[in-house]
Amino acid sequence: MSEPAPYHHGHLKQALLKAAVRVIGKVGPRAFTLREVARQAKVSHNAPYRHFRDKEELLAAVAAEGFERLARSMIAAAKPAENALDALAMSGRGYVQFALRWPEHFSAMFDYCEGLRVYPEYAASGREAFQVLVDYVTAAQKAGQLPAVDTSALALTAWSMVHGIAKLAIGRLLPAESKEAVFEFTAFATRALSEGLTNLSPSGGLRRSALP
Amino acid sequence: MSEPAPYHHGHLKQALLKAAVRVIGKVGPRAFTLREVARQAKVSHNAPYRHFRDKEELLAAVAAEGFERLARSMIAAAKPAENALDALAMSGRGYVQFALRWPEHFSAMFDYCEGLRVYPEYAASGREAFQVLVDYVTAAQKAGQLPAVDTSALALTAWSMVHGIAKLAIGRLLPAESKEAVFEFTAFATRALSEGLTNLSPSGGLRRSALP
DNA sequence: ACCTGAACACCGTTCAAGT
DNA sequence: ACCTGAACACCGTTCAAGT
Repeated sequence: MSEPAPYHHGHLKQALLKAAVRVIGKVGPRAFTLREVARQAKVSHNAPYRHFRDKEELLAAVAAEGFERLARSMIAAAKPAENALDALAMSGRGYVQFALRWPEHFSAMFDYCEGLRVYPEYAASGREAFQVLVDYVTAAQKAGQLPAVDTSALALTAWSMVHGIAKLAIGRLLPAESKEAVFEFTAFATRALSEGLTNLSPSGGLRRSALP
Repeated sequence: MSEPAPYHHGHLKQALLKAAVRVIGKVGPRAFTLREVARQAKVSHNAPYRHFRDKEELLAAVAAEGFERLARSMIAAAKPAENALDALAMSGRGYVQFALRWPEHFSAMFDYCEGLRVYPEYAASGREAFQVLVDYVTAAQKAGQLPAVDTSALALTAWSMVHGIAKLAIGRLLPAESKEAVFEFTAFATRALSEGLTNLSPSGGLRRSALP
């Protein structure tokens, strides 16, 4: 080799991000420590400063990575949908699914927004994830399954709903014993939002009874 | 007085809680520091240990206090309502109002649930706040404005919606320029939930475009 | 360029000691 | 009982130094 081999490995930045995602997933953004990430990546405690200005910048990278995974989770969940409105509902399930699978990562993405929004990668991947939702809403409108009102207002309403479910479920504030129970509640809430609370048929409560 | 006067003041616990609420409101639960609270209360940095086992126990007390304020905010906002369903919607506005007024306190109440739920005062005041919502739902059902389906499912759905709005608004993830715009969006989402997204009349989007 | 070890100012928590 | 100061093991960040 003519080039001198990098000190330890030439991919420290990726290695750090990977370690950071692992650390976040294990202990959460509160106990998340730059020094622990360095330990996991087997470098000295200040090597990360070569690639990230400070702890927050690494956190922003972790959060951005999270938005990409979230978008993939929504898309995957919506794949088997039978129509546009169904795809919107199923993507909501994918949203909650990601949140329950990676609660600490989800927290890193949303509980520190004020600070993170200045990082372009964070903002961009966040927008992309939201765009997935907007696309499903647009498709449902084109299919005549949703009215031709402000698309963004519809998308934000749906987002608020699933986001609230996700946060409350993570905090164990919903009386749901299992992930499956949370998904059932998500389906109920989704249907309630699309049809209207006032229009629910008396048999349309939580249980796996009613029709679509 | 036969009893010796307390060392500094006999109300250190209350003073610490008050200082903690102030510190949380100023810097948020992340930068929240036991030593800073002690400084604000003008006692040594480990005096708090006389009244709180550790930092988390003080945080739980702060969060519990927050739930009491949240409940009061919901009740106050629903006061001028004209009927039961309207009261439910207005209490949602009160919920969002509290979250926007005290975002850091709101964060302390909801972003650390896993750990805090073991503290009885936290759990109790959280339940009481939720009960406010349940009461409005029950009243609306009795008035025939909501169907006779599972009350708790209805309440949890409404809660998820306003909670999602509150969290997204705090993170500035809603394209709303002002608090008033957030309230308008809350009103839109609330109406959408009660009438159904699919039933919104084309003119029934957000009036005067509160959203860009 | 990329990495290291020592250093600084902080933090949560503990402990022996003061009144 | 209630409070204090010193001490310990951590942390984020900086800096001079190594290859």
